[in-house]
Amino acid sequence: MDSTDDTPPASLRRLPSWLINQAAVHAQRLVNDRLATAGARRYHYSVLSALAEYGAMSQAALGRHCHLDRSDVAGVVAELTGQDLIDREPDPEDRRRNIVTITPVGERFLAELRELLAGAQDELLAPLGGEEREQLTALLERVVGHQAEVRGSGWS
Amino acid sequence: MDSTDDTPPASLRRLPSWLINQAAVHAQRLVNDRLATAGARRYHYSVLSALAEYGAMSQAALGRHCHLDRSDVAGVVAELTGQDLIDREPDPEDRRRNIVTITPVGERFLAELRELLAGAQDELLAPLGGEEREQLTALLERVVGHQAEVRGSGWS
DNA sequence: CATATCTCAGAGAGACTGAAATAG
DNA sequence: CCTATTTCAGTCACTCTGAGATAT
Repeated sequence: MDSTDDTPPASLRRLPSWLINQAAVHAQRLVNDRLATAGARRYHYSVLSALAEYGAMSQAALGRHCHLDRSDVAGVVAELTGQDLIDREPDPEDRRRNIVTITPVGERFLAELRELLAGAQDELLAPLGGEEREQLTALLERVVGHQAEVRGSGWS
Repeated sequence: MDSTDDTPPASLRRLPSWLINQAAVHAQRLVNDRLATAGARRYHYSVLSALAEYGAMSQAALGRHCHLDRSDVAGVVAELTGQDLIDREPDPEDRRRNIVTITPVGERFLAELRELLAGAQDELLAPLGGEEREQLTALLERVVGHQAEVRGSGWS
C-alpha cells in the first residue's frame, strides 16, 4: 500500500486563495530559513530596504510604505536600533515623531540580506522560466495594488 | 502635507515572495471574513472538500491531501464531528486509524462554503480578467506543486 | 524493534487591536 | 476638542514540533 498520495482535491488545487496561501507558506519558509542565517526576519528587510530607497522617515511612514502595523514597526525599529543598523531620533519639527535613518552598517547588512533573498526567490520559482516569473510578479502586483487601494490609502 | 504615500519600495514591490505574502494576507482576510459568517475557518473547508471529493479516509490521509499537519487535522476533525458535519469511526482493518466520512449535513454546509469562497475569489482577483486569473492560477499551481514535490511526497 | 496513527500541549512568527502618553 | 504618533500589552489564527499512547 503506497498510500502516499497527497494530491489536493480540485476544490483546493484550483482555488486561487488556497494556492496563494500555499505559495506563501513555502515562500516564508524559504525566506525565513535564509534570513535566519543572518539573524534577521522579514520585517527587518522591509524596514531597511524602505529606508535605503526613500531615505529617513518616521515610523508611521515606514509602516505605510511596508504595509506594517504601527506596533510592529515600533518593535522592529527597536531591534534594529539595538544592532546599530538604524538610528532613531526625535523629529525637531514634530516632536511626536521619530525620524529613522539607516546607518552605513545597516546598508552593508541590507546588501547581505538582498543576496540571501535572491537565492530564496530562485528556489521558490524554480519551476518557472524568466518570462513566467515576470508574468507572475506582474499579476500579483496588480492584485496587491488593488487591495491596497481598496482598503487604505492607495499605492498608485 | 498629504503624507499618505504608501508606495512600497521597489525592493518589496518587485520581490515575488513579498508579493505572494501580501496577496496571501488579503486573501486570508477576505476568505476568513466570509467563512466566519458561517462559523467556519479555512481548515474546515479543506477537510470537508477533500472528503466530498475523495470519499472517506483516515486523518493522516486527510492531512496529506490538504497539506495540513496531523495535529491540526485532529483538532478540525473534532470540531466538525461536534457539529455533525462529519463522522469519525475507528477503522476495523487498522485500529490505529480513524475513518472520517462527510455527512449529508456536511455536504450541504460545504455547498454553502463554496459560495462564500467564490465571492472571496472574485473580490480578491477583481483587477484581473478571466484569462489572467487562469494564468495566475496555473503559475501558482506549478510553484506549489514543485514545492510539494521537493519536500514531502510528490503531488504528481 | 521500527514504523504509523492519533492526540495533546505548546512554541513561534505574523497580523492586528486597544489603550495610554505625548504632541500637534 | 480632535487627530496623529509612538509604545506596550495582549489577542488570534496558523504552522509546526515533541512526546506519549496505541497499534501494525
